[in-house]
Amino acid sequence: MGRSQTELLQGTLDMLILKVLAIGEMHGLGISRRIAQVTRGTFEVKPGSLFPALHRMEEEGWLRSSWGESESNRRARYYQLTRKGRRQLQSEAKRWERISLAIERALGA
Amino acid sequence: MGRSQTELLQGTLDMLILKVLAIGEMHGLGISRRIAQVTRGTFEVKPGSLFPALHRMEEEGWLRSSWGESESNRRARYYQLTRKGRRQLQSEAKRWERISLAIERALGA
DNA sequence: GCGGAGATACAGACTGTCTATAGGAGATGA
DNA sequence: TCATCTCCTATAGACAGTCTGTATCTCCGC
Repeated sequence: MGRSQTELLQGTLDMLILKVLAIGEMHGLGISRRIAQVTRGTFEVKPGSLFPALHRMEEEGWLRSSWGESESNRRARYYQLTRKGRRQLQSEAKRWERISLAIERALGA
Repeated sequence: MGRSQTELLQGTLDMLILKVLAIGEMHGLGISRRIAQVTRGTFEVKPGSLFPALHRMEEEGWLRSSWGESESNRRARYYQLTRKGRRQLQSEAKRWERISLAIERALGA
């Protein structure tokens, strides 16, 4: 029946993207690969999740983007963190700490 | 503008409910209070989130319920973990560990 | 020049949480 | 006994964000 299985917890995708871009600008599929790499394959972000997120985040003013050329000489859109995006990353990381601590407490009790 | 702010990460509500019920059977509002207590107020599960979740979980066969009387002599529906629910809790806790580890790794990098 | 792989993009479905509201039933005080 | 408060369960509808699936374009190797 193909029920869509949400593996990624709601809200964490943005945080992962922001974190990856904090290192430096990167194009869409590059971001996706990097996320898979740092999470050792736990999160494999599909294009249909990634691009809507990137556009939303650009609208929010957390990202800026421009056309460039990929490592393999293909036209690619590069995304770059804004100052606002950096602040957002800070705040999302704090939120994650708070939530994850609360759940650990609940599970440990 | 009253945008609905999802504080609870998708999928974690079930886990918290299962964990609370692993201690012993409990009625709806009791579960809600207990969650607020063990997470020190981080998660305040409102009725409109709680009851749909309980019904869904009962349909899945993770819970069993029956009418009883609350501590204050009011009619209350008591929810109880089934064996299937206990297995589900195990599996959700494992999933949480995996995911939270992956995110910690990503944030730490 | 043709097919495959790299890369971006959009439409539609689905899941689960949130807000808001309703209503019964016991306790309490006048 | 009546009003009212609190406890407890319940449903409807809105909404956000992720997933599946598909389309499009471009570069590269053969």
